Amino acid sequence: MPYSQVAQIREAAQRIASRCPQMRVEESILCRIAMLLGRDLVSRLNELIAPAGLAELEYRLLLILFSHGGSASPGELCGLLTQSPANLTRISNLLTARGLVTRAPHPEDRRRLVVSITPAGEKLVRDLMPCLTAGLGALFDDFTAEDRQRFLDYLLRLMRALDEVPRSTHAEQV
Amino acid sequence: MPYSQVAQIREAAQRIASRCPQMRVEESILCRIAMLLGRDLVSRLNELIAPAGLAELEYRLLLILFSHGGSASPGELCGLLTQSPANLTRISNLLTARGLVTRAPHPEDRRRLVVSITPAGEKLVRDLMPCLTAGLGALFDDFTAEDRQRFLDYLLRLMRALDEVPRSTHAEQV
DNA sequence: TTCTGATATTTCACAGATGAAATATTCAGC
DNA sequence: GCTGAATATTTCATCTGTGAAATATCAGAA
Repeated sequence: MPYSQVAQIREAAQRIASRCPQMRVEESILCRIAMLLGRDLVSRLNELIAPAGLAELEYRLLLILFSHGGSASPGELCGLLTQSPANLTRISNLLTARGLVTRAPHPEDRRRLVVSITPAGEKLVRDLMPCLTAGLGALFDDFTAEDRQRFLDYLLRLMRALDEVPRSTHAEQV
Repeated sequence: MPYSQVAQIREAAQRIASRCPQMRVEESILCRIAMLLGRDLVSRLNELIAPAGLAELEYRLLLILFSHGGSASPGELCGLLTQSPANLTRISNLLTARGLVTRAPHPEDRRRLVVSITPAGEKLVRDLMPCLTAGLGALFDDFTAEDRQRFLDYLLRLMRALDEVPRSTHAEQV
């Protein structure tokens, strides 16, 4: 019932704005709904892969290996998944225990490891693909090619803004 | 550095698609970036309120009370914050300990409580408002009114789709 | 070579969040 | 009124995620 939250968000924003006139109502609503949508999309992904016994990060780790020549070091995976090294250790332990990835020492740098997807892991990724295409891709069924392009443009503008704005905020504090 | 992830997402999607032709590349990219944006927006919110010693849910609980006549029961707050009752107990403990909210028995139903924002809590919400307006509202500075309207429309379409699609997926499994 | 500093991974202690059991209260039907 | 089902909140066990310390290795300067 994600959509049912939208009315509440709008109403709350209006009530807050009536007491804090400086608030930017439309932007606040957009921001809050974008947060909510992100959370709900991740939840949907989790629901779709739960039958396979995977959680989001476990699946994405497999997917990265799958799209990455089959292996990567934990450090690289930290960057690609934006997760802490500690959490990456935990996740690869889980996947290793299930036989979906293996860990081996890096041939040239003994500090590092090489995490590799196994045939079973690759099969799992391939098996889940139709389910995800159906379950997530279908959300965009009423988007035209132009809609997709515009929506992507908005998302990217906000991502860039997130890169830019913090500096200006910091600058004010100096 | 949120935006730097975008190139990786695009490349990974292309490589996956080359091995799984049924994949819907554009939709996958949109979906992944929308998840990422949601996460990054929440992170930004957390950074902005961290100086006040608050985390996202603590702030949003205060904001809901602020926009809601000053008080609500834990059960209502669970719904509005989409959080478990257990977590709501934890959060109100924290806020109560800091004197930002109070908890009192409900006058008519002794199972319930009434969580109320204190003057200190209200002051904190008001004090944070300019900072949030600047830090989050500014992300939309290059959006025209028409952009905001279109973007909202896309977000709402996806929220509605999240309500619709799961039923169809379930239906297939039956 | 050897020392120093940087890098990679794991371990540990702890914060954040959840589901399920426990507790207390209300409400409906008899 | 009583009994049993439903509701509201807290407690408890557990899972997920993080920062910081510990460990091991590498790379460069003297």
